[in-house]
Amino acid sequence: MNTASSRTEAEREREFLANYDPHQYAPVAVTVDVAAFTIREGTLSVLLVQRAAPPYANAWCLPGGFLSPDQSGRFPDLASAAAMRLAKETGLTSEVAGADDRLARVHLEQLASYGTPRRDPRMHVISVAYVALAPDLPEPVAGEGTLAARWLPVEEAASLTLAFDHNQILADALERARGKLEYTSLATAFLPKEFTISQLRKVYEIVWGEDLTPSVFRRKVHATAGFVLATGQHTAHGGAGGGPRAVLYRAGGQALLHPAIEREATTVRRLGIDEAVSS
Amino acid sequence: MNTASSRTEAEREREFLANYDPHQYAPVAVTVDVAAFTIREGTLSVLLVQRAAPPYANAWCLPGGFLSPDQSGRFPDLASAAAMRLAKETGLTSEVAGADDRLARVHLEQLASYGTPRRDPRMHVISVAYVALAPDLPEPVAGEGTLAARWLPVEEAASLTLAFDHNQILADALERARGKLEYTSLATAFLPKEFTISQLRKVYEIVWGEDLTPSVFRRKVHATAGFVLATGQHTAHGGAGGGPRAVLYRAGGQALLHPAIEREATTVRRLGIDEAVSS
DNA sequence: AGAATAGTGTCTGTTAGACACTATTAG
DNA sequence: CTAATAGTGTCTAACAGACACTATTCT
Repeated sequence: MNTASSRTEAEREREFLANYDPHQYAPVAVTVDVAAFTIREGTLSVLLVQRAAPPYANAWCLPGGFLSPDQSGRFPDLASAAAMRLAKETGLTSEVAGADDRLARVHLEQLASYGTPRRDPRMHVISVAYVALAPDLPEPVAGEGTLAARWLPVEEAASLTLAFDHNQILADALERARGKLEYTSLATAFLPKEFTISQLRKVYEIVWGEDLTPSVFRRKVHATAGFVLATGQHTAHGGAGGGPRAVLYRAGGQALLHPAIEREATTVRRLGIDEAVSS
Repeated sequence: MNTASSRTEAEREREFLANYDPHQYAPVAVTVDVAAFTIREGTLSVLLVQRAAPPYANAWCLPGGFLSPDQSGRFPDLASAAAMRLAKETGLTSEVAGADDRLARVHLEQLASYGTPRRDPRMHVISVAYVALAPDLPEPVAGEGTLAARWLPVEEAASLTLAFDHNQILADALERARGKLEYTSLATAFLPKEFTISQLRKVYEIVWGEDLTPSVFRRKVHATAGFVLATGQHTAHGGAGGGPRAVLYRAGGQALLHPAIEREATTVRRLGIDEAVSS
């Protein structure tokens, strides 16, 4: 297109960048916060940390922190920053691979960004929030700058007054997680590498808080190619109160569910009658 | 919880904030970019602007800019910043209300944030991207700092090399817009206040690039209560090549579609056969 | 008149949910 | 043995897509 003037353009670009001063504008900060969910003792739980320093000292909040460069001045990308925050609080670093692959199997996805003015009293802060779905992770260890770190049942966490606007972020993250189970195969992210259909069903029941018909659920799962892959193996024992040994499956990669497995909250009436607008 | 020490805590928080220096950290910038879609001349089009200054001088990109405070030092929230960018480039300011309500009816939603290192050569920049769906808007006027502003058919826009990572943002925004038509009533955002079912169907056909069976589509729309509201009025003329006058409808508020109106790209096979994993 | 469009009705194969039923294993 | 669980099969009402059909209006 503009190849004719490309040389001078390139020069101009170089000159511009050499003279650019990033400090000339009003300061804005970016934080990355993570709403990490796991299933512990039959309950959907979220990872919270207790703040040691102001602002909101002593208050609980989602793990997170300022996006900042490493020693060599390089910034991580947003997803890496979120993964680092999570690893720090759970005490599971991805460097210790092999020893525990649970952190490697964590599903991490961006939720949304929050930038309401005065959501942070220090300065204008944009928070990029992530949602993490994880198999049963160990009890977290409080990292530097935090008094404590805990898995809390989501209802309990939502009833607390969290720092900043983290109640809002938590609510949005919960809705995202619940909704995603409907149309993706992400429920497997809550389970160990091998699992049974019953365990998979329990994930849905716990996350949604409603019971599903076992046989219907089983058919729906098998109706989506690539949701689960049979290993050919069986569990060592039958169900808790008896029953045959169940077939073990593995997660079959990311799959979109068609049709979706719907929760009741989503199953809305379809009356099909337009309300007339009186002119 | 910590009411016992709340006074001293409050004092500590005040003291901390008084001494806080926002400039002590490495600078990060936040931009807000908008992928605004509209339907012009039977084609899904996106609003692009041509950059006047480095970096990427002369290149086309999505309208957007740095998140910065106004004269009184106050930052807008992210959605307002996006709306301002859009208003500036379309020449339609929301202050001129009454004269034209089309801008007021624009649907604006957050898409995602982009923070890949070196996506901006000036410094580390996090871009919060928004998607806008708008009824047929006027030809844009180039704002300050831009050489030109145009509506471009999305295929044409996607074939250009846009500045920064805006090709990626555009692709994500397109997929968001196409997907959202499936399970929400947002298609009405592309239409004037009153419209016919055929016009609504054309929106789907244009955005998805596939034909829909008129009678099936009509039933699906009416099957979702609250999608459209009959006004009782009819169009002044029949269809282009003849036909009765169509009933006029208005958008019936935000509705979730159940069942969804699916495009072919989403209709996947459901074979229901697990591939066995060989040990 | 002819063609295109708006809108309704009908037919048929598919599917969802419910539930019966068998087989297997824990206690 | 009894109860609980894994997994399969069957029945039925509802629904999706296809398409026939009528009515209306433009050219």
